[in-house]
Amino acid sequence: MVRNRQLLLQAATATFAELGTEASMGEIAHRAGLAKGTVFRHFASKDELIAAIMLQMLDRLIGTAERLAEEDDATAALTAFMTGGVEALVADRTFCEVIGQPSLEDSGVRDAIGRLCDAAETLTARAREQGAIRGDITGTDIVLLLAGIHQTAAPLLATQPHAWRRYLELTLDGLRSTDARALPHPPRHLHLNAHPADDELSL
Amino acid sequence: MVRNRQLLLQAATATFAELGTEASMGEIAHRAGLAKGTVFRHFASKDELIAAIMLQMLDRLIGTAERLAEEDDATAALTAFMTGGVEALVADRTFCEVIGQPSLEDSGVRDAIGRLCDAAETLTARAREQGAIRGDITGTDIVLLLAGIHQTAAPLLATQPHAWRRYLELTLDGLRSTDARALPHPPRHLHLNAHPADDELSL
Amino acid sequence: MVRNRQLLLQAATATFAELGTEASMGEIAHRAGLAKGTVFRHFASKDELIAAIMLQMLDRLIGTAERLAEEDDATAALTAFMTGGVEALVADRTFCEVIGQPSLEDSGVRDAIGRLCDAAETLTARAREQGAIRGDITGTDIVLLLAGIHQTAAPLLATQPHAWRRYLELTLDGLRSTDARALPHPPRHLHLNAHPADDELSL
Amino acid sequence: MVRNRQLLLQAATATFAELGTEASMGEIAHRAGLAKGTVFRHFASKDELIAAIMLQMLDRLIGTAERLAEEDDATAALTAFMTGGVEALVADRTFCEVIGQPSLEDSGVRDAIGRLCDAAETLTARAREQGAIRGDITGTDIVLLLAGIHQTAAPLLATQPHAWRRYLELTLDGLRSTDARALPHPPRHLHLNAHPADDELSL
DNA sequence: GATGAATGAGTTTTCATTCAT
DNA sequence: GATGAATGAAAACTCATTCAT
Repeated sequence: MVRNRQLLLQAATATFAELGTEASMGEIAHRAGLAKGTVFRHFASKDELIAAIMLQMLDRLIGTAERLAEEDDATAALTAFMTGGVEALVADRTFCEVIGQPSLEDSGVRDAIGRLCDAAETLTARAREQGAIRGDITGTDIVLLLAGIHQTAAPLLATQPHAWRRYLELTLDGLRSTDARALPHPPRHLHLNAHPADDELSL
Repeated sequence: MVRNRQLLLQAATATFAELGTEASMGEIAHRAGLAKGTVFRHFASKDELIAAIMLQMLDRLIGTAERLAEEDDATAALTAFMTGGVEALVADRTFCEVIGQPSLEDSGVRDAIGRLCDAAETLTARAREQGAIRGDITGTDIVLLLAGIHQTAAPLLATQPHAWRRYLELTLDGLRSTDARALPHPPRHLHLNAHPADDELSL
Repeated sequence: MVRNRQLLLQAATATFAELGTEASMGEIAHRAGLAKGTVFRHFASKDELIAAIMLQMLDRLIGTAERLAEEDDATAALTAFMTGGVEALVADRTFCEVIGQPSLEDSGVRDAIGRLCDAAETLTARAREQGAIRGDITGTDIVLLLAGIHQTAAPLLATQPHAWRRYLELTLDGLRSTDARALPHPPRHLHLNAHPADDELSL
Repeated sequence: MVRNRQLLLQAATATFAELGTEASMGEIAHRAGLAKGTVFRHFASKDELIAAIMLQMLDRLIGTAERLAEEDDATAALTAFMTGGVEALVADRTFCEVIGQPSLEDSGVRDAIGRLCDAAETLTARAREQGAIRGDITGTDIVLLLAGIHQTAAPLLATQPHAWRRYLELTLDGLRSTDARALPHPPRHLHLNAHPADDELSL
């Protein structure tokens, strides 16, 4: 049932956000008010459930990016995207936990990350062209920075829930350094945890 | 026996770096070429082993900071500290994983983090006074940024091992934005995972 | 499922009787023809399983006592209670092992022991009033003596399975010594393993 | 060294008395102020150490019995033996724990138990002949009763350390019931935990 | 003789996953 | 479709025992 799928996604999001991905399927089932077997009817494995949650979050971010691409003020749009993005991550630690792991083998998630980078690139390109941010920043950079800003503030969040704003500001100042030296190592397409060495690595 | 302790710390560092802290004690023992029981002879629990690894890394960073505090060029010293710091984290993902978790109850680790922030503050103060970086950056900011920069680059590291340099540069540009608006939410002393609300949170 | 619970209780009773409470949960699962996990589905911990077994035995004894309280012949009733009680213990050494241990922290078991003493007191009071036994014997004495008689005969049981009858007779003779000197140290309410010294101890 | 053997026996006695035979060899070594290896130099296995402790206790009881056999007053001697015996058990729960277990395969201990029964029989015979106790009580009965009395009082000992005296008195009253019916099932020689059925079992 | 580091089998317990109802 | 009982692999941790120093 569609209803149950929603219940499970909500419960799983909340549970993983609170306890990390070590949270048990039983706990999620319990919070959803369903039986364990039902979880597996909807998601064949824990990994698949995690992937679904990730997709949900990614789709939300993609939607935000696409909506903001319609805005007139490119700079404001990019800032709004990053603000909303970090805020979303702060509320859900699953994303960061999962993204660093070598086991991210779900192609749906990988595709969504690609689409998110593309959407972010659209936003970024406009700001870049307006000279609002430096010329060597890509959409992929922006996406990666979301997780980085969150991580920077993470240790403070228990006592200072808004600390992420500080590091977002600092990052934005970096992005606005239009007369700084060009940044090294432009990010290739985001092959998350792909098997290395498909293309050259620039030193 | 000292030898075995070293073997274990190395094996644990490598294993946690590769598999995260969910890696089993058995795997670590295996990689160290020792029996399971031997791990527990050296470290009474998994938490204690993790704390020992963290301490090792923290002590190394503290040492680096203290050594660099002797250097003449404050700006170069701070840059070197951050470069070395991120590089160290890249080689060991345990740090970031542990630092965000609500279970960090080892007082030795907490103390070491405090000392690291202090040492970083010494470095930072000099650069700040020389006007090399903006006036509202603290040592705690610098320490937090190390983990953030690492996290930003983490998804790329498999294919672009030096990607972190890009985000370090970007961050340094942000730190150098001396005429930017003051940053909000200055970090209080880093009470990692402390019970919240001992002091006011600035919005 | 109720079936499996019964199988487990039986298997556990038999296993503990044979090997003592050091017997492993694995062994019990094996004897019940079930998997290890199933034991823990029914009893969340080993202690809980032990408590369940104890309760089972205690409830049986309480039931016997209450049934016998209806009998006309108070002396015969008390004798029958003690005979049945010792016989039950002989078939299950768990009781004696557990009752002496400082880890008996299950309040359900403690309550049941209290109820057993009360039920035994009802039986005892009638025999006492009829002059069939000495006046200074309480229900608690009777309950304690069950375990004592069992222990006395225990070393013989392998070769002389009925040896306990001998010591039951001897004990009954002691109870019938109506003109003997009063016994010292009447047992207070049976606060098993309670923290000492809530009330005075008579020397 | 003889010294160390003594230290170990003392430490083991105290440790087992306090924690039961589940106490670890490491704990015993620690309390003796020695290293674990040294325990195994003196006692090839944990079972052997337990046997040594049992022997120590048994020898002490045998010694007491033999000394009391010299006394003029047979009744007082028997009473003194039982009092001392129960008192010794109260201070050392190892004895009771071990004696009920099917693993008592140490022939030294079995022999000592035989000798203890013999010594107790000497004491008992005199009291029996003087008519101080009933005619159908043997030395083996007396030995078995020591453990039984202790067990009876065991649950009370934490709050009423002298409760055993009550049940010793009660038992003595039983023993003095010279005009009671003869007891059934006279104990054969005490083949502790022997494989059953070497000789007939009387009903 | 004494030491204590190393071993590895064994214990309790958890949890993703399966499947009969 | 939903349930939750059963499964069994795997984890952290313990401890009797061995043996090089």
